[in-house]
Amino acid sequence: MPALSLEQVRNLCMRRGFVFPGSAAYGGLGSFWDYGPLGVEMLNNIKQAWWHDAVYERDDMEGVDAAILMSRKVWQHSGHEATFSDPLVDCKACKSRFRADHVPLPPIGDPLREEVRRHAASNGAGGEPAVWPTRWDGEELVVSDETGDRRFSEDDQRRVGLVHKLIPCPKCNEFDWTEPRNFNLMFQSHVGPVAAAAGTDEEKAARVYMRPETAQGIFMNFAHVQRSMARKVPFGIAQIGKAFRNEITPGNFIFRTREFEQMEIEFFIKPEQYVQEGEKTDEQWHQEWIDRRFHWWLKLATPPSAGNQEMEEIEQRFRKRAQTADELAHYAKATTDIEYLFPGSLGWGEIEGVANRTDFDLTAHSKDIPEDDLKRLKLEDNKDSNEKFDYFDPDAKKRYVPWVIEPSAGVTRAMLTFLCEAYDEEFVKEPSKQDIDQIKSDAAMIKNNAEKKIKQAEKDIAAGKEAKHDPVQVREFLDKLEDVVTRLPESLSEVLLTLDHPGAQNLEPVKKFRPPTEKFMDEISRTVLRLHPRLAPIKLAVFPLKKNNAGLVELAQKIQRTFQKRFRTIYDDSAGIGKLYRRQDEIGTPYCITVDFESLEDGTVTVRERDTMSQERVPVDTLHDYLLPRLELG
RNA sequence: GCGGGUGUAGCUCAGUGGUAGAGCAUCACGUUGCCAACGUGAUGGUCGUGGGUUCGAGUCCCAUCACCCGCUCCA
Repeated sequence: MPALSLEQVRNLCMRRGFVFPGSAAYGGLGSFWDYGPLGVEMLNNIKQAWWHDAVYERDDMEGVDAAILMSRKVWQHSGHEATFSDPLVDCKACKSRFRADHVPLPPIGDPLREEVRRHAASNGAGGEPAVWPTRWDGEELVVSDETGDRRFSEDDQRRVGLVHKLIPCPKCNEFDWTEPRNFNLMFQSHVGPVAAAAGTDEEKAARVYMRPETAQGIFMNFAHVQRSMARKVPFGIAQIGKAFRNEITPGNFIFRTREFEQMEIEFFIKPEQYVQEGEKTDEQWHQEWIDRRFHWWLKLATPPSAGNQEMEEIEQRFRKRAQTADELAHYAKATTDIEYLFPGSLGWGEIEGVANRTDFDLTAHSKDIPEDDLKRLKLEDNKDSNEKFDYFDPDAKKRYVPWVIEPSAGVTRAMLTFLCEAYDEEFVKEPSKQDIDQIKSDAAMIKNNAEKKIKQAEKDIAAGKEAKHDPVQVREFLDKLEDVVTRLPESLSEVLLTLDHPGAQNLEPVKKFRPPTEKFMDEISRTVLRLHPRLAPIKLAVFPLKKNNAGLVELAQKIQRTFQKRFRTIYDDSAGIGKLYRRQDEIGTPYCITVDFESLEDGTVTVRERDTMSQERVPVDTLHDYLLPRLELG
């Protein structure tokens, strides 16, 4: 069973060297994370597996590694400077937060709506709200400026209406809004020494953005790659690299961070109007990449030990979801997300987007954009570019700007996905009936006590006093506990988790119950990461059965050294054999080798498999052939 | 940014104004022949940070930072 809460995965990551909080010595820095010895191995393994699938195994793909910092003009023409931002307002009354451009206007016919319109019209430029950029949408949006030349689109009305507090909060119907604030999600810096104040020409000329996506670096290199590698469309370019977004709300561990790593492909194809009989359309290419990428996720989420039933269960935690029209980014014709069912409150989360970006980007970066393309793509003419990103198709004898299919995934988010899926707490000993009864009676005690606390809290609240407990939360906790207890012993793994419920806080019997239960759970269970061997940070661990026997130690170290030339290995003799196995289980090491006294006589060792804990005697000189196919490297 | 919660040893946590604790982990010695063994001892904390109240603060107050949950977001 995969992780039940993100907390479990987080815990394991920090304890065992996958992920550490960034800048920890100085109290940390909002949602930046460092990757430890095992984390960096796993990230590398993910990237390698992706690169292998995206580049090596295809004959229509190339790779690049573009600079993180690019000309500001790249981001102006890609649309990111203007639209890669979210205008937000808060309702001060009910504390709800909305995207300013998503707040519904009062319905047509509502007098309020007329008032909004009147206000917008009469105020003119003078009453213009502190202008905050909203989502430009080609002809639909009207630019407000000093000339007063504008039309009042829905968005303008909304903008004015919000600032003048003429639109009610859709939740509580109050008119108490904060100033809409616009967050551009790009980090800024400057190239060279700049002393000029923000907003001046000098400052703007030196300004650069940390790239919010690696994609633009690929577009910049489309023509280079096409010419230098003599490629014909269709072909694609892959890139792995860091990207930066000043997210308003990062969080959920490494799910959303402000610095992250992307694995992106831009696959260049014929525009739809030139596709001939028997050739793949943009929609077919799109679907092909969706399926290929989906398969990649499933393959690496499934350990070789999985049976049919496990495979079915894993499949149910992955899905494809086509984005609706209003979700689409400014550049996309269609996007299908691949989503994973993360544990706990996170739920379904996007792990990859496969977008049909048409010729939006390449056209936007081209000089002298034809009139009809400007209109169709809602672009501004590009006088800044030196390049025309078109391509002469020798077969079709046509010159065109290729369309592009973009599969785009996050490396760090992939790591979280695979960790959540691989995480398992498994019982290795049957819990006795006494143990179960003990838990049941403890739970009854907790319930008894909590009922009293609820009554007390309700009394306090009725008397207008501050209550020590939130009766609703405590009740919620009790319901959860009750549910878990009635399903014992199947639900054993959920017992401790239940105690993390906010309603369980400050309940005396809960505090007493936790330590012995934790100890008991430790005794009867093991934590194991059922990672695909390709993703496992450590591929092999070698132990001597006894560390105070020189012969065993020597042979074990010799075996370890043989394999460390091929992949990441570990030698360990710092504990009893059972504990050594458990340690490796917890970090997902697929195979352990134990050297015992028999090994010294007949040259065989015990190979122990992670998922099944099964053991096999294997001659030392055939270990290589035994392990390599099972590790599925390459 | 807003609301709620949390912050004590490497980890999990106890400690409700009066001498900073437990289990696990780590290290040393002894013991230990395949799935989280045991004994003895040791190391380790200016209680997130900065102010304040008090004879005295881990505990009360204020500020601040980080993390968690929700709003939000989308790789």
